[in-house]
Amino acid sequence: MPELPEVETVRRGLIPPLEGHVLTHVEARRDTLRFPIPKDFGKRLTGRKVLAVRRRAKYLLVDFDDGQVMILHLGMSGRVTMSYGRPNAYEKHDHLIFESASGWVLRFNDARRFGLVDLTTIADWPNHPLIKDIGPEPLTDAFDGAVLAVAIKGRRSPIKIVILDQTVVAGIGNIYASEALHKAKIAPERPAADLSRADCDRLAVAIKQVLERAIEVGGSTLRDHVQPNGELGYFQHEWSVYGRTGEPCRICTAAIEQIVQTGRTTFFCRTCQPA
DNA sequence: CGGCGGTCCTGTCAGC
DNA sequence: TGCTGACAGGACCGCC
Repeated sequence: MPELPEVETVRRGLIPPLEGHVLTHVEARRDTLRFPIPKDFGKRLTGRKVLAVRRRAKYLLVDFDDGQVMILHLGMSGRVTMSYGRPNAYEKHDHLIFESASGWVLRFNDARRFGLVDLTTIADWPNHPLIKDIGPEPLTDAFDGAVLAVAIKGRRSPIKIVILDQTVVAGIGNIYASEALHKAKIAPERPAADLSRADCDRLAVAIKQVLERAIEVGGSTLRDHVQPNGELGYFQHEWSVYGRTGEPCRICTAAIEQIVQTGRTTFFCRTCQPA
């Protein structure tokens, strides 16, 4: 579920209950997610005040008043749920609990446990092994067609696979890779290095537009919870190709097709995205 | 270095 | 209804 827009939506939802508030109780209910949860996780964060909730690629970063930074990745199935006051009961797969002096209780729930949490510091987080090699943030001026052209130089893999590479551009996942390529009218199988400079410009713009629109729609669903049930918000109703095999392209009415690339499904319109 | 396949884990859904 | 297998929004790791 969580690609950049979903993580950004969660980030925005976490600001009111967390920023400027002390965590009165923090608890890890198991030892391991994708990696071991840091020792004394709860003890190290209980009593700390949250200074900011930030995002880098698909990672959430929570800054604390003692210089600690919590890194949280939602993996495939991770979600954050909020309740005002303690819930009657924890749900299955509620792994991390954060009680805030604001009155809100946050729970990180992740059935598949591909998510991860780690603790680092304000000085060290950019060099964290999971973060240091990540490419430019797509919604900033650090990313454009020129930057993309350099990043994909010499890459013979299909462009769909290459934009999923987090060192090329941060935050693209399987849904938005297909969506951006359709918007840019580029076939997913084309070797990345064969893209023209004009292709790169169109693709960079399409990536920005698709992600921005998804954030806009996802963000509008927030109120007293962070994405109910971890659902995608309303952007799924606007998907152009993802999950629409056999349905008519919204641009040309041709049937949407699907292929498998490196084990993952890709959706496209052969008319709009000629090989 | 680039590219590919295997792998972590559980839930859901289609098909029999 | 119950079982089985395929598949799912991520990304690291080892191997070629």
